[in-house]
Amino acid sequence: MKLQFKLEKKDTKTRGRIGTIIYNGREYKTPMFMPVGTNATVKTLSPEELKEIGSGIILANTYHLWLRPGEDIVAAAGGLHKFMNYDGPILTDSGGFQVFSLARPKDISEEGVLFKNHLNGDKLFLTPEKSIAIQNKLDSDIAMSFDECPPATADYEYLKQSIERTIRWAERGKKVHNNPNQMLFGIVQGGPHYDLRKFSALETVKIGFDGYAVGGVANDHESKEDMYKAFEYSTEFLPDEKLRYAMGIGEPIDLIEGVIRGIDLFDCVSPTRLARHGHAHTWHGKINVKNNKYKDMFKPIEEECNCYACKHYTLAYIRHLIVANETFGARLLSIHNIYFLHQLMAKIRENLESHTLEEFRDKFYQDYYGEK
RNA sequence: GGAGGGAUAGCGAAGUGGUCAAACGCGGCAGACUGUAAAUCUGUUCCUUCGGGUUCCAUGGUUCAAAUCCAUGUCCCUCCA
Repeated sequence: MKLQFKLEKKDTKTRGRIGTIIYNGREYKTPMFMPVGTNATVKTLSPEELKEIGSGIILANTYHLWLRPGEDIVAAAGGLHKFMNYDGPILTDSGGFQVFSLARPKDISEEGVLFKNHLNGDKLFLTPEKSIAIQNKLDSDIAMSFDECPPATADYEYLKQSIERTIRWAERGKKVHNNPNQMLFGIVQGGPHYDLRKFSALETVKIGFDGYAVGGVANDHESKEDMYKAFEYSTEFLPDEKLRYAMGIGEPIDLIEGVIRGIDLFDCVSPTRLARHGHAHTWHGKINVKNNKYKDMFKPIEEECNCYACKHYTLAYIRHLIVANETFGARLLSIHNIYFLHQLMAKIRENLESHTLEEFRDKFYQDYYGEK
């Protein structure tokens, strides 16, 4: 079944929106945070745990699943949902981010991108057609156009050419897309430049997609200001009734600022990666659980948190697990961090309802980044 | 009783005359992480008032100069009786 999106309400004070995603007989509210499960698993967590902490859409990655186990294996298993036993919605990234993280500029041509397989060094060539064909077979619910995700250091001229090529790639991808149960999203690029974002958005909308993403944000040394401009300049030209997705965004303050600028969906590896590296989000900032000062802290990460980790385990115990390199520690912190972001999104939606999102943003900022 | 080998920073372990406050690994302490080549990476880890001070089992010696050479002692390991 194809995922449905209904825009419910627009905030009167910001560009924030509340919507509903209907999928497989269940409803999910937007704005929403989507955990990342590159290799068809959100690292350390089971689908049951994800559902319990309130996850809706989760991500998987075209490039990684193409290399291993291969899209034909996933298709033979009955598609991604059956393969990984997740009956919630799944979005596949196209491999566009790997153009940024794995390929060099000279490996990118009009036809596609030359990759060196990070597993064994083989040469691989990924094209828009190939990326979409793989995603069709993976049978995710939302496929992403194959784009170039340029670094924040890219200059105006490079960005301009890159955007034009990404638009041609989007067209090529749409032409071969043939999974009727799968949405296809276009991606807006253009760095922090108003005219480039506008051009990219208008041209991408002209092609016509089921939803639109803001890409090329949160790379290398991009400033927050530039990131927020990218949101603002992109959503200005996107149709109200379609989902808007800010790719790779997951720092709490950025989620709020994104919603204020009209974003509905966010994904990020940060809650799970921070967890594996021993960090936990709290309403009073991010803490490094490994710090010696927590060794005898026999209380939850946060008293008021209702996640499984906080309900059953102490900070001292979780610190011990992380320091001892035990996987259960990474799992408990992943549960906590994703739960935290889902709770944050819930608060964002409440404040959209009451038109107090900017006040909430200021309060959150103070609490999270405050004095210490 | 005899013959060898060894003692280096919290631990393991390089170094056998100057470039040694002493490689490297672990452990400790701290930091980074935003569409996952990431359970990873970086910094730091004798003392210091940042000028310097005190180190390589102990003591004494050789030398302009010693973790490194010599003597004695202490402790540890292996083999032979």
